[in-house]
Amino acid sequence: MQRYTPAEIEARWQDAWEKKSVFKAVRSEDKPKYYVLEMFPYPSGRIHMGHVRNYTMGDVIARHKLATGHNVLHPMGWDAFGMPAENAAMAIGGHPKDWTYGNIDDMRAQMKPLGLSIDWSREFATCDPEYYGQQQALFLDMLKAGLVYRKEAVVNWDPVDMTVLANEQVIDGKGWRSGAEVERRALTQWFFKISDFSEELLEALDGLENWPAKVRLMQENWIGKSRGLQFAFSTVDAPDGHDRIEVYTTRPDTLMGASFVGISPDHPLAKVLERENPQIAAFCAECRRGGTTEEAIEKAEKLGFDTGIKVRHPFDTAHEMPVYIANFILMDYGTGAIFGCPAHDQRDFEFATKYDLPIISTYLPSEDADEALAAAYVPPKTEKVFYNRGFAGEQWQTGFEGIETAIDFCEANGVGQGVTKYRLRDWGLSRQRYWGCPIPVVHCETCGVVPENKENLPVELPYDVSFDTPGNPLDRHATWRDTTCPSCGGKALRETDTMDTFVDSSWYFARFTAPRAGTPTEAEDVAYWMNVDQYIGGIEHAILHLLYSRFFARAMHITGHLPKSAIEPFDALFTQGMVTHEIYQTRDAKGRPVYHLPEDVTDGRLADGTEVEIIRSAKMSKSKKNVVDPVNIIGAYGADTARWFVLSDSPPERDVEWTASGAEAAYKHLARVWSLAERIGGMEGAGEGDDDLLRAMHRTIHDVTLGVESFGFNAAIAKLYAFTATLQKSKAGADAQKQAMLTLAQLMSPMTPHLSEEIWARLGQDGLITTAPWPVADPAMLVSDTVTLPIQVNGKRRGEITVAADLGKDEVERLALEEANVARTLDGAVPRKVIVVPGRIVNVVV
RNA sequence: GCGGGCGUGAUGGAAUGGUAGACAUAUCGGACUUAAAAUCCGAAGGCCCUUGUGCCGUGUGGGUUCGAGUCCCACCGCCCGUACCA
Repeated sequence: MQRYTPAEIEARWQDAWEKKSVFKAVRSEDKPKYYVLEMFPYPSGRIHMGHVRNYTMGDVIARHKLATGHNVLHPMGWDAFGMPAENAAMAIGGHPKDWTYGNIDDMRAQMKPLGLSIDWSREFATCDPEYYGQQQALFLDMLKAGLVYRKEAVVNWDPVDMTVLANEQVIDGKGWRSGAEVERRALTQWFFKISDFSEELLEALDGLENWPAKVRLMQENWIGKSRGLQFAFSTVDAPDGHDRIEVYTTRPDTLMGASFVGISPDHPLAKVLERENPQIAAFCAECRRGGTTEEAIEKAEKLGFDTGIKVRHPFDTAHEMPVYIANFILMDYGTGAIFGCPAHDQRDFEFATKYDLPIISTYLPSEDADEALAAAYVPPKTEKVFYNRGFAGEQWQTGFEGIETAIDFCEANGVGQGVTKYRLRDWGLSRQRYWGCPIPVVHCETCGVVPENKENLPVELPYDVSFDTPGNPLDRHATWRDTTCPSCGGKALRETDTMDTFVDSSWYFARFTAPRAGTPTEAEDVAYWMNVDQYIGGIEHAILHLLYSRFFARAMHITGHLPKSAIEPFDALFTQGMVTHEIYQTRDAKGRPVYHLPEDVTDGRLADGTEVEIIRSAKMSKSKKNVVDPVNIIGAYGADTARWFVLSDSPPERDVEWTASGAEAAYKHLARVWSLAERIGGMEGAGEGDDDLLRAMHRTIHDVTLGVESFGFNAAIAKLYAFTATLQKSKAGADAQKQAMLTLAQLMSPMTPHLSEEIWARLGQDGLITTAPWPVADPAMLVSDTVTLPIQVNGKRRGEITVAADLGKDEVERLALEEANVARTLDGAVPRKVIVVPGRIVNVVV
């Protein structure tokens, strides 16, 4: 009997698949198409277990679809632009381009031994001029269609390094290299008009039935549609041109409780005051310290500055209230100004308490509640609540039923108008960095901003740049930067900002349908291959990447690069969990943590005997060293073992913890299947229990198929374990056992394709198991004559009966009550009710 | 802060509102072996000197239901996202 030798088997079958081009996707009308895509990787240089899990899941789907007669497109590429390449250039020298392409070569070499059913002929990297040149063409079309514009936006500015920082480079409000306090600074930047599509992107979520409900909900909340009242306060003693302050509120029903007005430090009025008053200038400067993330802004201590300006309440002009500049008000949302109602909003309550502002309660939680509240009472928006205070007419005395009636009332009294707003902001795409797609425009001294001519694309990145000083090398590259105007031929400067890498990943799925086309897409290819039938990736992309892609698909339709049918590019989405591992830690002399690689730890100790502290399992990361290199695992056990393990232990949407024992167990199981196949291959003659074995086989076909089709990979694998045990114990004849073994190999083939091919061949089958038709369960073999029903008394299990599957309810009830332990439990008591769920359970209620 | 998710034996997890713990790991016992490894077979949620088809048990507290791990409300803990990480 031959041993299981994955290294030899796997290389041989990968070779066979390649020779026969089984995974090459070619348009064909005689089979239904199926496009399966996993989010493409960033070429960091090493594949990690997260990649293995992600691509194995996609591979299971792709291989199953291939076996069920589909024309499958399963491509792979590289999301290759981005900061890490520049960071590497700064840290270790070298060039981002060389670093990136070197990494791609390394990662491809690490990925190929996994035996994924990928059409490698379609591979591309987003940093290929061939790709980003088409992206520039797309940008120019979008510019022409009015989908792109320029405006000011704030960035993180490092005043020491004199450079823009990414959020990631801001640590506790300080620059990661200089350690200097980061400032917010405004720059003119390019924006995509995604906000024009707010309503459409929101409404279309309903149609995405095969997306996880939580992702749709997250997108819905992100778009953040709200209905409210926009109106103006008239000011007292304000500078010229600011006799009104426009505010937006989603709670106009609390307007009677207003006690102050707050404006953003970036509000036009604040900017005027800043120029006149040094104290205000200092306060605004204080507000502009720290990072630009929403989290940092929201978590910062709420600060306000009394401008001395007053406003009049629109319903009670005698009531004047102060205008504060406040750091928590965003210029980007609403009008950049709010009214504060401390009694009915927790944040306003805290602000009012801090600055000793009146807290005017207009609602009370209940009729008999005490008016002095310890915290804000936030009345429900839709219910009528007890109204406490009013001074401007009957309506305020009785309260409102819902926000809409409050808006109607305000409109009728000439105070503002109802408006719909969205939280979604336009997408700023400018990055002040080298390693990205150049924005294809020039700045002409006479013509202003001029798009580059399409025949000059791609605007290619220059290679001769240096990273020895902070900032964007393109800014310093005179011969690249200085150019002539495509319009007038005069002196001009190239735009030196590059595009956000999210742009690259917002249309790559469409490019895979015709990766070498001389236009961004090819009409026939997108018509045939789009949409992506199954998209798979991490939950961390639930909002930005997926929303941007949905926007881009619409923009590409408008500019003629995608058909209308592809404006929702991903028919089905699956968000998979991460691969985690325990963290091993010791402490150095100063008590700082020192991390250790899993391969250096045996039984909780290092090689020198030092005991390590085991910290809760977390996402594998270089910094925590809790990384297991797939290359080592494939080397030790083979790809099939790695594939089997990442699918087996946890449901795919949840995190899976990598354990050495789990990997070992997966290997042992595959070796067991191997020797079982060897034994069965040599069997001859008849036996006993053929029918039982074949029934179990059909049940397994049914369960595994269902599991594979519904992302229940872990459950499918559990069924395969169970069936392997059944087959191992079976005394059935040679024919039945061989049939069962071949079926087992087929059912395993999406997960362990190499082992399955080898078994298929060794048991004398012609052709590839990869292209053999998927087994179908015979419904007649799935039904059983009898059924065992548990019997509960008052919800507690007291016994069971085995009855004919089609026995009537009355008869089942009679037999249930006669069951010995049930009768004993009842002890003569007469059941009040007996619930019989056919084929499931009986519950006797006493 | 805000938005979303998750929480079940020693461990990973299974369970269309219907027998909680499938399957696997670790553990323990047995077979084989001079011995060990490998392999094969088996036990196993907790409790009790009541061993009973007994009681308790799916983060905590409440609720809906004949019946709740599953649905609803509140709380606790952890994870993801938060617009320049990809």
